[in-house]
Amino acid sequence: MHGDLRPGEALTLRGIGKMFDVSMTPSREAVRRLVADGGLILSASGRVTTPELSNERIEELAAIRALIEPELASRALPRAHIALIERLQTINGTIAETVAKHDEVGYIRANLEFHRTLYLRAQAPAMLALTETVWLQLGPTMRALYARLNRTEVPHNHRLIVAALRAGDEPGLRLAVRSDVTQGLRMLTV
Amino acid sequence: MHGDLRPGEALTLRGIGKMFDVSMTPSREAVRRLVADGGLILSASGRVTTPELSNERIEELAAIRALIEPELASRALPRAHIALIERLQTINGTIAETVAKHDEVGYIRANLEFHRTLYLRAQAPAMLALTETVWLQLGPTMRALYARLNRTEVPHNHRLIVAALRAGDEPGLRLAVRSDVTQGLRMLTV
DNA sequence: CGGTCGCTTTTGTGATCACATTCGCGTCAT
DNA sequence: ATGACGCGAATGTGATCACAAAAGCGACCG
Repeated sequence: MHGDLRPGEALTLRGIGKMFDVSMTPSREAVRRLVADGGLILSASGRVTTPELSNERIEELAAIRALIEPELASRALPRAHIALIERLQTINGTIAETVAKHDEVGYIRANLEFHRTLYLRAQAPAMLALTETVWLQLGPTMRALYARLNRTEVPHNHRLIVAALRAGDEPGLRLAVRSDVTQGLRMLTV
Repeated sequence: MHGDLRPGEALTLRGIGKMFDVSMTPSREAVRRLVADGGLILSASGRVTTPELSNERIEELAAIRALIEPELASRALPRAHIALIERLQTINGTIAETVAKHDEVGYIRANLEFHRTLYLRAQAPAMLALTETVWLQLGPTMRALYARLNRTEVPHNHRLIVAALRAGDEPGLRLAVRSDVTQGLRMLTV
């Protein structure tokens, strides 16, 4: 989910087991779970790799994000008190640091934490879980995107989101979230 | 997904293995996959049961369906030629038979097949997959619903959906799908 | 009669093994 | 130089086992 793995990277059960000092059995269960959620691809021969998404698939996943995440933000809005907004700003600060350090994985992690922090307030665990499976599918691809993007600052839309939360501006919030979600991924489909 | 299991029904790895004449290993993998998708619940002690959904959870899952399925229908609309519409009507006929026979599991199966047949035309596999995980979570609960409902005919909304497809009426289609999805589940939250 | 304690059975976990398949790579022939 | 062939290493699969935890159940006590 955080882009630790590149698209198309291969994994082996024994290799994962060694990584975490366990046998093949727990590795298999973890892999099967990730495969079920689309976070890993199981080839016909049983080999496991991270997904290499086609442009159509990326657009589709972006469309799903654009559908669900504004809804989550909208549900979180009435419950977003000042402490939450300040926390979001702190995360934006962390994002700025990762940008300065060219830390791609850290950037993705902080970016998703920004969204998750907001959506947790929506009190919609199933919706959030679905969204996270989409993030999971996009993880390796996002890394490829942000590596080639070379940001210089915190995404503008994150500031718009915070501003809309402060103002209690529901349509503005939906729009800002939708833009934030769509924009980065649009750049990927080359 | 089809309501073969009641809400809260317990399963054991060895039991599943015997059912399909395999050892515990494949049972575990299948269970882990279903747990990952929310189709089964893993208790703290590792025991596995079907989910007993709270009213809030049911409403949330209904909201997700109401969000995604109209979108799928809308995307399928331009590609819905006459053969597809006739197939949908055939499925409605099957639904009528299951209603007459008070075959609850058959009803759920045919109902979902109606939706899946339409959505397959949307050319949006990720969106369809997400929707099916929602169906999976609702499976056992749906059975409880339709058992208590005692339908007498094919849902009105299914006919509205077919009519909207024929007319190329996109707003009408979205509305009919949304109603079909919401209506049944609203009845569950008592 | 009801509740609590303790034992037996059931169950999930993680490790290991044998086996079939597949992959990777070097060799050889054209 | 290029392609196909073949062999050895690596990999996934399913079964089985030992173990610890939990659940079910009965007996015993108040």
